[in-house]
Amino acid sequence: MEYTVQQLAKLAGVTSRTLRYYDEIGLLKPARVNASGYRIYGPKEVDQLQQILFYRELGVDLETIKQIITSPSFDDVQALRQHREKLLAERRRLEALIANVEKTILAKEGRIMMSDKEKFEAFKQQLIDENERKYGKEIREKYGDEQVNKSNEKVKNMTQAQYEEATKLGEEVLRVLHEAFLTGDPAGELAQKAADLHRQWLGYFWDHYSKEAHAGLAQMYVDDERFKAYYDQKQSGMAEFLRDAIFIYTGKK
Amino acid sequence: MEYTVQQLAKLAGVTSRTLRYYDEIGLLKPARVNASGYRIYGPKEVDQLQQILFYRELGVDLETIKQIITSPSFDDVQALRQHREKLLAERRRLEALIANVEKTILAKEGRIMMSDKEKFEAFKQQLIDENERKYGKEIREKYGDEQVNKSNEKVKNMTQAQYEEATKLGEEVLRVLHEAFLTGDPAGELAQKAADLHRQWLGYFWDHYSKEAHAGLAQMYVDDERFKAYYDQKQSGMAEFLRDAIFIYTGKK
DNA sequence: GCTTTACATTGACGTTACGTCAACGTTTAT
DNA sequence: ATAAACGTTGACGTAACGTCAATGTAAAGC
Repeated sequence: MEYTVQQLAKLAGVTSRTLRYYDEIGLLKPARVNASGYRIYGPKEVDQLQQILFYRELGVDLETIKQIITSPSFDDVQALRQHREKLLAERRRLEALIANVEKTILAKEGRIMMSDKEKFEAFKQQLIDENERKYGKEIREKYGDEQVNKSNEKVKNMTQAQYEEATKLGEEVLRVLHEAFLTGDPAGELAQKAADLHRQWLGYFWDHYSKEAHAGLAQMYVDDERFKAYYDQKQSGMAEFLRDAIFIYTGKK
Repeated sequence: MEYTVQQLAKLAGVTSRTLRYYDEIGLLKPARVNASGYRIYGPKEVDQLQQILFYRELGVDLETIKQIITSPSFDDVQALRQHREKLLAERRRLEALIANVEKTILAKEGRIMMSDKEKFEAFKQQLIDENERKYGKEIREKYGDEQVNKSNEKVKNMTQAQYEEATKLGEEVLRVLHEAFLTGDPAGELAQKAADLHRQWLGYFWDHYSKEAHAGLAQMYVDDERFKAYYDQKQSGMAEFLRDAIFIYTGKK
């Protein structure tokens, strides 16, 4: 079949200007021009335009498309397979966006909590990998994927009200811990109260409680600088004091 | 939380230039600027940027986005629901593209046939509706949706080789029919051979054969100008002659 | 305290992929 | 024969930033 500009444009769902532009930049030249200068496109050009539109759909700029399809090593079937892969990836990206918008709706309704980071997660999946490499990997290696995932999941699904409660309780832990620290006795009443509050506070993040895990976490507070820095912020030695109190509270070690 | 340009940019996966541009066009102004002229963004701006990116993702231009989100009647939750709908539609479009690329691969491998129109179908779903109104409706009304759909489906799934066979057989039908026409006898040997070839030819388009349908089609060849024009191309009266021969062949009417 | 490095600012010009005229010739339909 | 529809080549306009340049500010290391 042969087509004039407008016929092909209509067929492909583009404007004739687009075809003229593609001719201009040498991306898609007509099979021939007739006596009066009209552009005439043949079956080869039809297929090529289809390829171009696939690439365009994937956000590839025209200059790159040109280089790709004019390359001597260009294999159209292989290119189509790659298109397929890319489209599947694009669909996954869309799924993420859909999940994100649904989550945002729930958050706006106050039914769950959403961190600033989560708000943009779906928009930049490629950056997520980088962040995962930067921050996610080490902590996961140290304390296990499952624990971190579960904890994150639980936080994600907390309501705004629950999150505020947890935050308040967390502050109370710090306050009582500070008071207890002044007594110097991790087995004393105040220190044990702090340990108990800490257990309650954990309830907001862990789906089930065990003394072993609680004691393990207490040790982690001392070993990991990030946690240590948090608990030592008012007074150095607080992380160790909390650990000792929790060890006594749980009867471990 | 408060963010500087680069911090927010990193969070949202955009460049700082983008944020400066959004400030410039009044789409997203920072919460405040500090003493040294730095842009500082607060939680409200974070959420607004998220909304903006959702709209941008859907291909809405920034001027329109501005009008939408600054409108007094703007309801963010409702907007999010609309985003969701649009994204679902976008996913359907992607599904169509994926189906299209898979089909194109099969066609390139010579396993099925693909019309030029089909090659671009997925790229322009909105135009398809229009085409359907223009050409699809009338013929469907006349001969029934199902018949047309089934026939189209079968043609779509034909291999290149099958398509060529069908075309060749179609030409033979015309040739024998022309010879038979010269005898003037629709009940004669040649005319009946033409009717039989026509039945075989139909096998390429219909998924099952019936004498009634065959006779009905023969009548349609006379009634519909498009078919009549095709069979009358060599000699006028051919469509009627074929109908008569098929009526005798099928023993109908 | 000094310096390096990273990050901030405001212009201002460049780029991509066309849209949108204008001015003019060609083909098709009536 | 004439209008309507379609073709041509300029040429300028545009949206959404990218990419310098020139310059001021904050944080970190020594």
